Amino acid sequence: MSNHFTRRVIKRGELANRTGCNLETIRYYEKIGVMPEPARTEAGHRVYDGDQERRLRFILRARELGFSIEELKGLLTIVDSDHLACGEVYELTQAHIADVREKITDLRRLEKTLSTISAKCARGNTPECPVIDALFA
Amino acid sequence: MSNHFTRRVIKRGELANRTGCNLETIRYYEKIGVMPEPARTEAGHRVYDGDQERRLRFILRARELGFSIEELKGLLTIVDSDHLACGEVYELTQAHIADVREKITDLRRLEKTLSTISAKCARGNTPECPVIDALFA
DNA sequence: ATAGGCTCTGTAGTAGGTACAGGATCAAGA
DNA sequence: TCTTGATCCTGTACCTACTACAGAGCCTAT
Repeated sequence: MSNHFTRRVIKRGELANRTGCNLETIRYYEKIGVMPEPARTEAGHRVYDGDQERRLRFILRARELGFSIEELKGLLTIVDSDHLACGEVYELTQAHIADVREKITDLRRLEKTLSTISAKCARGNTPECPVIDALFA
Repeated sequence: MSNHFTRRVIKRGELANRTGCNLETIRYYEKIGVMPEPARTEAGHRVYDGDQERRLRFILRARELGFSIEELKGLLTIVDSDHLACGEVYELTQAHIADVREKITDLRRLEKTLSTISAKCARGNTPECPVIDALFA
């Protein structure tokens, strides 16, 4: 280990443990360019600092909130630029909210269809099945 | 073309057109075993009859309703057995409805979070951005 | 006969990861 | 100091559910 002035760094396994991210996913995020290439030890082991841990948490949170990788890249571009363009982030978020609302609408319609079909079921072992019939219709 | 007694058959392209299914997807469904291997012309071209068209429509509808391929296989097993076990189909459908409801709940929570965050936005080009901040939190 | 449309096959690509094989390296105990 | 087991490295294959393409063969109308 280098000297007293070295910042505290962690390796991939610890980063994974601390963030709850899968070990391999970290490498994947590096590959697709959302995580920067980290420093390496002499033996080639990746080392991460606090900034990189914060960035990974940001990524994980954005993914949790359903932002696609492409949308996430948009957010990261803004984050990485020195002046934060709040307007752009707002647009991106609104677009994402619209997506989510559309999905909810679709799923509600689906749920209704399934419930309607299912409600007709006699639940016996009769040869007629309204679910199957509905699927054949 | 064979004789007068040959049932009306269509080729892959027409089946795709009639059902709205992608051409390649038909071959894919054959590969994964949800569509049967069709008859072939002497030159090796696939030919489909009415039963097979109905089966494909069934598959497409089940997929539209959000059944996974695995769930679909379950449905098809029941369809293929001579006596339709209505109870089993009911169970499968209920489980699927539960899934859909869970997804809706998740998305609603997500939408709320995003809206709350987004509502704090001043929409200016200020350096502080509540969306970014929330993601970093 | 030939043009252009269809079909065939196998394979690669998509999103967003996850898993594994076969090595190298590190840290801690005997 | 040696050894053992955990961790790390790389590349690649796998997952779902398709979709797209290349290069070949076939089919039909003119």
